Amino acid sequence: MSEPTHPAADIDDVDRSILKILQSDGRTALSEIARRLDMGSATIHERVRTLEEHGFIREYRAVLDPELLGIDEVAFVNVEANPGRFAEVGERIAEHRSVQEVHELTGAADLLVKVRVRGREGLSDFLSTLGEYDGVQKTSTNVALRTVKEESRLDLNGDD
Amino acid sequence: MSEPTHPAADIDDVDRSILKILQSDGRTALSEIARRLDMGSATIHERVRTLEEHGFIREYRAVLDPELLGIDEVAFVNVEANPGRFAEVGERIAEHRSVQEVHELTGAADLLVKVRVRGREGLSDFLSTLGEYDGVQKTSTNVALRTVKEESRLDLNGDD
DNA sequence: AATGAAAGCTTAACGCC
DNA sequence: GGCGTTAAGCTTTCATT
Repeated sequence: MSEPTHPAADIDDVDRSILKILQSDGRTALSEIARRLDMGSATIHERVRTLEEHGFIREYRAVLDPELLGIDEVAFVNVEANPGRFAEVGERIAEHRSVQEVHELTGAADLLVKVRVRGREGLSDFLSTLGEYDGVQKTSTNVALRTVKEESRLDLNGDD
Repeated sequence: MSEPTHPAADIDDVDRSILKILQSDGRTALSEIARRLDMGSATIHERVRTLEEHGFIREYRAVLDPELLGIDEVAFVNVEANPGRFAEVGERIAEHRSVQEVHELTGAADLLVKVRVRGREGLSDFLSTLGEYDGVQKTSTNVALRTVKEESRLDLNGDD
């Protein structure tokens, strides 16, 4: 078995079509997908099961409106971590319930942390908590004035 | 403690329970939600319909694995825009299919752009495209070496 | 708002190709 | 791998409270 350049080679056009449909509407009925792709619904059922099993589909989720729920502030915090404690500090921060993203960046010895909180008060509470974490040396915060786009959809047309 | 003025006050505990369930598994059957909350499934159906209509639930999505699909690089690009053309430039950038997030930040006259691309080649292609956009003055890019957490789930326990 | 009941659809499991 | 069938389960509507 020869390894492909990238694992996406493991899936075919039908799989990609299924993924596109479910990425756009995660509640689409299997029977509806079958209709659109002109295949039997038992076939689609089996394809989707395999895509889930192999991890191409990680989960299904309702996407909620943060502003309507009062979780109205987005901020990006650059965290300078004690060198050598990068991974550990990042994982600790990731456990916090307001933290949506933690990335280890190239360049400076920095973590980039995205948080969503309730108001400026929520942000300042978060920053206090963060400052007390072991291994956190310095933080610098940028608040979003306006979020123009915020989307986790992937572009599946890259290798058409 | 008086009631805050945020719109979350429009929903009750049952709604919040429904949102939590659907945020964790967007394909949960309405009848299953009804069972868990010990209510009729017609009631849950109506509640969910209203939550959708009022915009608390924006959409349903399958969450795909970017690495398995070959979309393996994450980068954050700080874009310095021509002052006064902020909004316009941000919206233009947001249209690009590799762009997942665009935020207008406080402080410097900066946009923060999150992209997901196929390899370093995809990144350099993106940066070339970006550099040619009208109103983009300067960009500076940070590539993620490792993504520790990447999650769009909201913490709904904030006002319990 | 919430409910039970009923009609129509959907899923999931089967055996067959 | 793909398909049709079928039983069980789900969604959606509606009359009732």
